Amino acid sequence: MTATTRTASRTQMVYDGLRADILSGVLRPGSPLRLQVAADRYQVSMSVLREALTRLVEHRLAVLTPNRGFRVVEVSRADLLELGELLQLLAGLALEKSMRLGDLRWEARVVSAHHVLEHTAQLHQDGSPTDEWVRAHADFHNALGEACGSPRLLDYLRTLLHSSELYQQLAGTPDVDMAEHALAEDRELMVLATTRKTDEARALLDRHVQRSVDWLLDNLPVED
Amino acid sequence: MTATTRTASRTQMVYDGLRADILSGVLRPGSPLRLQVAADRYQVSMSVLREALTRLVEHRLAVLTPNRGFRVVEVSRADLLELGELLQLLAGLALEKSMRLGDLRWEARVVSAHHVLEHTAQLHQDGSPTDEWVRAHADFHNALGEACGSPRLLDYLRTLLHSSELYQQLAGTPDVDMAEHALAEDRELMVLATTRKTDEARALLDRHVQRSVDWLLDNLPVED
DNA sequence: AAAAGCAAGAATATCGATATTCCCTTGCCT
DNA sequence: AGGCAAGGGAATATCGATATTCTTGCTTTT
Repeated sequence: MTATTRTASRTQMVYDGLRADILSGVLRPGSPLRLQVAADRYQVSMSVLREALTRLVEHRLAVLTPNRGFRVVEVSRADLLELGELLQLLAGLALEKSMRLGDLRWEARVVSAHHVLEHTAQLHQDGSPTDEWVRAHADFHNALGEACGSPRLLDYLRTLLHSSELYQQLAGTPDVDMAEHALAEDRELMVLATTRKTDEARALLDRHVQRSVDWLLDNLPVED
Repeated sequence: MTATTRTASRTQMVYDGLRADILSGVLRPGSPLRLQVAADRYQVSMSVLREALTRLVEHRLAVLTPNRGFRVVEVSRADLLELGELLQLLAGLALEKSMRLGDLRWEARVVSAHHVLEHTAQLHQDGSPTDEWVRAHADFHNALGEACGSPRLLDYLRTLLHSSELYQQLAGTPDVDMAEHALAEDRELMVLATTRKTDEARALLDRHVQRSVDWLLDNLPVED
């Protein structure tokens, strides 16, 4: 008899833990994920560990090479560009549908997520962004699309946003201008969404994503 | 010592087998996937079976309810509508990028896939579509986007096309008008793509998808 | 000296068994 | 008679061990 979980499966907990470790930089891109080591670290057997890793692979946060094991996914400028393109297209679609279909509860969810975002400390004392802020930022953008009524779209958007968290983590400290401008855009986005100004909101979201990608491209510490 | 595979992992083979069985209708939507039964059927242990099933869940061909096991995914009109919307948007994007970036090898790939499609028997003697034709049709549409240079987009398109295979399988026998019209559109699509008529090709692809979805909606044997 | 072959070690992939959870039946209480 | 609770059976979830594969460095051969 062991102290067993009553709420979430072990696989789910390990998946969450691994994803958090990748997105926070504890596990660096490209580094191998040794099964025995990870199994000890997370106190689970290799079966559940492999199941969690398999899900990470499908979400493009890890890579599996047959008979050579799992590694944390690599990043690249090309992938970042693709990520931005898909985010513009799909986050825009989700936002538009949400503005058409969303009710008052959705508006409240958006306002709530934005409130958290605005009142979460953005930077550590050393200037790097806090995990909490990155998470709150992703959650706000998630909320914008949550009333779109399209489960597939929402699922895929979530994986895209997770990938974007990885790039933000790697790019490090944003300069003050960039940070303040992004915050102002987020606020305007919240206002436009809840007042159903569809075209303006989509246009602003496009610019918002474009600006983020451009900044990340300039600050990514990778060559290719 | 057992006769071991030298080419693909067991998980990959089981995944391919399960997907084929779902898409060909051997495993019906909503039916439970008993682990022990499936493990015996595919001659593998539960670990590799669970890993294959986990991938199927991520690709939306199966569903996992904690402590209640895996089931084949359910279909619905709402999901089909969403599928069509995403296919129009993303297959259109992939096609456009391929027409911009594709070289002669891509054109050859498209022509080749279309040749196979055109010369594969479309219907069984009982009037139902053959698995080979459904597969060839999906492969042709896959080829159209293959030069887009966007791995994420291509991966996701593949999962969307797999889901569409499931709906086609369930809808059963197309009438002769529908079948011939679709074939004519596929041929025109091939011509427009290889002659780089971008706008016409996208417009036609949109209509092609829309027509398919409309027909599937009329012929799906589901209520909701 | 260079290249091919071999062997030892390490890591992954797979397996079969055990522990846990859930469902359904049976019996008891009101 | 109806409802609730405990128990048996079946299915899932998890584990630890075994088999397989890959890497690496050494030996052997030309």
